[in-house]
Amino acid sequence: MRRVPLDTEDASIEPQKRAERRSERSTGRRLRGAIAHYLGTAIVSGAIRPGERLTGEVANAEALDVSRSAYREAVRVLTGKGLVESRTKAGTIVQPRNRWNLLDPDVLAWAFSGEPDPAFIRNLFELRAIVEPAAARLAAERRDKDDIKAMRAALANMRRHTLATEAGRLADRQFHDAVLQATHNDTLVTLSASIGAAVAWTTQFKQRTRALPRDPVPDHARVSDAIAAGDADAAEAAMRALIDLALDDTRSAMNAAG
Amino acid sequence: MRRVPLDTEDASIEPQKRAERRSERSTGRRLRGAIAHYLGTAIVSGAIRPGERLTGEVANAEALDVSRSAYREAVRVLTGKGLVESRTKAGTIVQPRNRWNLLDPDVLAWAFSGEPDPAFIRNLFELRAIVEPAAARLAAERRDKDDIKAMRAALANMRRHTLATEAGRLADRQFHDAVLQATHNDTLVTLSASIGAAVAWTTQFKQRTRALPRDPVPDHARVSDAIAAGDADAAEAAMRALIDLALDDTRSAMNAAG
DNA sequence: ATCGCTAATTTGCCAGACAAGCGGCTAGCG
DNA sequence: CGCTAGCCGCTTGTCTGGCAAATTAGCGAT
Repeated sequence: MRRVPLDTEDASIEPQKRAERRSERSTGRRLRGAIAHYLGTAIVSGAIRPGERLTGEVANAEALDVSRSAYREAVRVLTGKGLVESRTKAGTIVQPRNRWNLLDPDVLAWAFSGEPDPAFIRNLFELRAIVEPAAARLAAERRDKDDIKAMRAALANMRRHTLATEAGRLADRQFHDAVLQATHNDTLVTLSASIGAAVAWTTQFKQRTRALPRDPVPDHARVSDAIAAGDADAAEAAMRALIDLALDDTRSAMNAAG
Repeated sequence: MRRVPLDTEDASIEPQKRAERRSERSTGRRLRGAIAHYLGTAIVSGAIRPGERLTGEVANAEALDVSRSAYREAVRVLTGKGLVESRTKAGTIVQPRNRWNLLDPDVLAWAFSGEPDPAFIRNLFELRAIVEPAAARLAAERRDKDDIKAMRAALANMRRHTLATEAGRLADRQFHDAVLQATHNDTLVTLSASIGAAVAWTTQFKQRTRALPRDPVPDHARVSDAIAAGDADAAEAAMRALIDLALDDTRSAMNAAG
């Protein structure tokens, strides 16, 4: 059984000892996380198709040079995201795509690690276009002082940094987070984690092809002001406009790329 | 160390020959599932508060009379749902509520196993009121023959059974599933699993207090017809009306209960 | 052809051990 | 006296090896 290195680089050195491979693993990342990442990207990228069966635990664990328990815990993580399902005798099989939890931050990250499907990005924006304007309306009706403060802080950070920097993308994400949070609806806040990840990945994708032509701050400021003023209609409209513009940017970036 | 039975009576499975194992659990359900269920309900119900630490793996595994590996895999499941986080030396601590994945079907089930929070139910309906009308609009624009067939089949099942039966609730769920599916947007389909679970639990909650006073079939039929006809405006309006009515029923059921 | 039984294969679970990471304590130093 | 660096011990992380359970596939009898 061939051995597969779990960390990205290193194709030159023959893997002799586990200690060596462990040193290449970034410090905070647990081994099972690396395994889950490896298998997850393989599945999401299509290298392993739905319906296919992963080779047995013993064989696969040995191929990755990890213990069976670590491998099993990694598979358990994937099971929780709906990517695979394990049954005795049948083995662990890759689930059909409609069972995947596409809104899970990890799955999103794996999906964007390769060349993301344009249709998938369009779908993500469609979801944002449904949820975020409605959330902005609710936020305008329910926001309190802390919510406004959080929005303003995120906006200030967006002004300070640009979207080309990691800090800028984080601020963008914080802004959308703050809006969702201001709805005071726990289920929407849960969606915030997914939508936030989608925002980050799509903006990064935009940056990949060319510099962003439009300053995003005014659009965000309009949303913020409308919510702070308690104007539900204006908040919804401003958020809708913001997402439309972001979609335009992303779409043209995709066209420019290919 | 006291031992806690893990049994989760399902009451629907025929009493098979049970191997005299330590802790009886219904067939098909894996041990780690029972552990995750036990810990999950304890956390979601508030018996273990956010910030608190679970007793160590060794102690807890022994208390439940399971091996440490099975216990660890259960904890890994909870980690995937955002309920806990494990760090060496610090132990596994319960995450704050806004980190929980409240849309996960299991988490929803655990939340509804006790007395569900009325505010939580209101939030779920708010989410449905945002997503499903918009989805109905998209469905009306994009549905194909198979989508219409699936909707009609679910509707027929709703007519055959009542919402008081398990089959009826399943049909209801299939209907909403079919609508989301007809959008041909993968991310919305992902939400379908969560929303479907929410629909099932809230309808069951309605039934708990009194018989449903209103026949839900005409409302659903209006949605189905509008989508089949390709009338986006009518589909959106019909779905909005449906959810409003369902919310009314649930609200009055909650008022009657307490 | 159908049913029931057996065997084989794969995951599920168990037991014990050691490694790694990390929080806190303590001793040494300025 | 305050502060920092290093040690200690606690908790999770991983490894090893083995056995049990479940379920599919094949086979044989009816």
